[in-house]
Amino acid sequence: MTPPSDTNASATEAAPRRRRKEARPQELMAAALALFVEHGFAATRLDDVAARAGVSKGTLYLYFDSKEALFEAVIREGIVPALKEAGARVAAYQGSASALLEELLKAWWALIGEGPLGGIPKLMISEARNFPSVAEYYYQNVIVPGRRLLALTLERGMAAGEFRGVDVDTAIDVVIAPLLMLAIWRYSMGPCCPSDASYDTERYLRTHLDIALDGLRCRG
Amino acid sequence: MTPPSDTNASATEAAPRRRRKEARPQELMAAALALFVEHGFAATRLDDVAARAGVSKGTLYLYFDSKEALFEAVIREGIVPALKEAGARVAAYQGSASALLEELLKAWWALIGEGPLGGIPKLMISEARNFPSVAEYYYQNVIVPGRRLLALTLERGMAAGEFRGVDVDTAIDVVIAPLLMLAIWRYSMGPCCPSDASYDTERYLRTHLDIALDGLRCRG
Amino acid sequence: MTPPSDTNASATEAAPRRRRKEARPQELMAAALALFVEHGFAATRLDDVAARAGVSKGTLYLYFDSKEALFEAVIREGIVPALKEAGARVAAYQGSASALLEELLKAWWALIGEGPLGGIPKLMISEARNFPSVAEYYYQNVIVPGRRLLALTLERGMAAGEFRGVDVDTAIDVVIAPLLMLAIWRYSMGPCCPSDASYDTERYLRTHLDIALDGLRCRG
Amino acid sequence: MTPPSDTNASATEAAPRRRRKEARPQELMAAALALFVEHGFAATRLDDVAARAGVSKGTLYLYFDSKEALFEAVIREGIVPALKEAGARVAAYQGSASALLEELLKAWWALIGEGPLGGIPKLMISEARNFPSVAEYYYQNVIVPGRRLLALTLERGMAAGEFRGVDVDTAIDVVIAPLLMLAIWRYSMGPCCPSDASYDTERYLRTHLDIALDGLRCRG
DNA sequence: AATGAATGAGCATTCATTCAT
DNA sequence: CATGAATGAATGCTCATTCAT
Repeated sequence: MTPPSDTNASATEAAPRRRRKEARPQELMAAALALFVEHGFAATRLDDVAARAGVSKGTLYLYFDSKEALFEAVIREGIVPALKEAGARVAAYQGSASALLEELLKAWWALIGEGPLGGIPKLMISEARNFPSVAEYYYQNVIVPGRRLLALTLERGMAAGEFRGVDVDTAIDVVIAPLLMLAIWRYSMGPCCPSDASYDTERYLRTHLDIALDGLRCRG
Repeated sequence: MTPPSDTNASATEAAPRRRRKEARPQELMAAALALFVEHGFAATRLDDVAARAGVSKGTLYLYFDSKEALFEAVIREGIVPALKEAGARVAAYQGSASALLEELLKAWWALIGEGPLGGIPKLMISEARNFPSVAEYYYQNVIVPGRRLLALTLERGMAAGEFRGVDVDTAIDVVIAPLLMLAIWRYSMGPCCPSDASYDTERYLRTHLDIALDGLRCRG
Repeated sequence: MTPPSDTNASATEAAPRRRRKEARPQELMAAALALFVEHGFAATRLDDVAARAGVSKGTLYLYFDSKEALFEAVIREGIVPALKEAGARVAAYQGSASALLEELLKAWWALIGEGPLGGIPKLMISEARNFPSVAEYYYQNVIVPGRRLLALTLERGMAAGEFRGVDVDTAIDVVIAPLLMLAIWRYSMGPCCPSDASYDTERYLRTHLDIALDGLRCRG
Repeated sequence: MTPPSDTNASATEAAPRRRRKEARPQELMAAALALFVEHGFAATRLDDVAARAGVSKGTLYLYFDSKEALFEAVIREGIVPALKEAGARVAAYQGSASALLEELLKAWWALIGEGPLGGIPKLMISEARNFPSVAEYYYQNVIVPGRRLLALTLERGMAAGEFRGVDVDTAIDVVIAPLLMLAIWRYSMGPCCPSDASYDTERYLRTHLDIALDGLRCRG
């Protein structure tokens, strides 16, 4: 599991016996994320988290003070880094607002929707009331910035006469809610239902954008 | 809550027991729904459910075999009755597909979104993986019929040249996802976030329909 | 459930509505005995006792103060009456000690071993430590008198030169233990084991007496 | 209970945890046996079992899946090992059948009757109906083999003309029932009754054998 | 007298957390 | 660092007992 010979890397880490101790917290958080998303916070056993990360239960407490601290770390470390990347794009972007919007939603899907982070919205929705402070953090650091990106894009389009004038907050929902629901579905009902195995995300995204952009387009 | 006029009222009023047994199951399910939605299934104590329904913990077991049975009852009894009503409307409706769609979404919001049943989508999303059989039931008896209503409406509109031809399943998501997210929000992040107290559901619905219907409209 | 019209019976019992209230305690004790013997005191539910007696659980408390009081009644009322009968026989008996002994054991088996009272030894053995006062009562009023009957018989036989001189207490065990074990077996292991369906109690009793009396006989 | 000579004893001695985990299951089963025998299965609290074994209630579940599993272990682990030993003796024995029978009964008493295992017959009798599968196991693995040993002995004696011909199954009961009752008594009525403190097991055994062997002896 | 809905103390079981090794 | 045995508070569930009807 460890890359065998990082030729000169051994200078920095002298002890070859302790295996990737550096990576432990990440492995634990990944395991916790998967199980929290699948079963919810309360129904997830730390035994299972530790087992999934390949360590013993006691080890978990070397890195996290409590189950709740682990939950907070999962949320904080999980999503914020992913968001920074997207921010840069909007500022630098040169094309039409429509194209940028499409770009943003596709990026969101690629970065979040499809990967393991896609479970975070479901998790946050499920547990917000049990962890108000985490919810507030998530709101301020994920939802608000995320919506701001979309708001800027929409406003740019309106200013350019590309989009017609509508309530921006609602419009944001119209474009993002279907994607959110899709991500949530993947981690909730999806695995329990007779899968329309034929599901084609690519096509779904295109159709959704088709309708939404058409609904926003400014005519005449 | 006590029968209004106990002619001579007996002063003491100390009759805390032996009340409307008929209503018990409903009271218990209402209490359970509220707490399951707020905290999730695993994190909800039956003590609290019983207390909220104004009975003792043991009483709960006179009506439900187990915590899980209570959960199932909450889902089954909660949503199916509400769905039947909506079904009749579509068949009987005479106006344009747009108007029917608007009618349906407003009815959904009035019947489900706003009332206590509005928490069920959040609950079902949170617990689906822990109760696959209930999830399947919910899918077959709520989601499938609900989507069918919308599908019929959209197809009627397309046949009449009112809507343009798009993938129906995706279009359903586009119109329903924002409302679902709104309902979910009310029972998850909503209470934890600095409320834009100014929130106007009426206006939200209108704007959403405006964009979505415009995006579906058939032009020339 | 009430016999409709016992035409002339109403003379003796004025209230036709209250059904055999006289017999209630006995019915309840019989039901309790059967279930206590089968499952033990702690594992027996009063619901089941009441159901078996055909009344509601509350009714039980009209006749017995508590589960423990019911247990005491089951023991006290159950066995003592049966013992009085046997006492008379020995005093009146005229034949040989061997014949009397045989008579006693057969009477014991007929009165106790075979009928529903046969479970009492098993029950008393199982619960003695949990109900020391009942155990003491049972010892003084059942075991001591019972053994005294056997002791008198054996001593009569020794005095007459019919039996050889042995320790009377031990000899009592030798003659009674196999019968006791047989009764106990019927209410414990018996129903769980591949039954030697061919079991012939009659023959068992004869063989046992054959060996025991032969072992006690005085020779030369 | 603590190992006698901890050479330097470390003064503080404050190590109540992390002790011989190897011995735990045995300690727990011994504690459970004692309490199950005393109070019965249902009336025994796992708290008390754990306390008697010097551990907390949770620890019990590290070694046994449930209260019922503990019960099964108590029966299975308790008696079978003790039975193997006795089996060897009969095969190897060289003397008369009478002497072997005496030897067997004395061995039974020494191995089982007197020690803590002596409570198992009472326990099994009390709980057989509640645990039919355990009862069947006990029957097949304890009672059947045990009786077979006695049957072989009796048949050997008959073949040698030492015993007269009687029904073997009944004869087995005649010789074993008094001992069984004695063992049962020790764990049931015994502690509740005014003890004939003078009780002499040695003498009891001798008298019993005296009568029983005399009853089986073949004359002329 | 009889009922059965309601109660609440009691117990089996689970699991986050600790700590000696 | 890492372990996993041990803990004990928490919680689902049961059932003897009560009491309004």
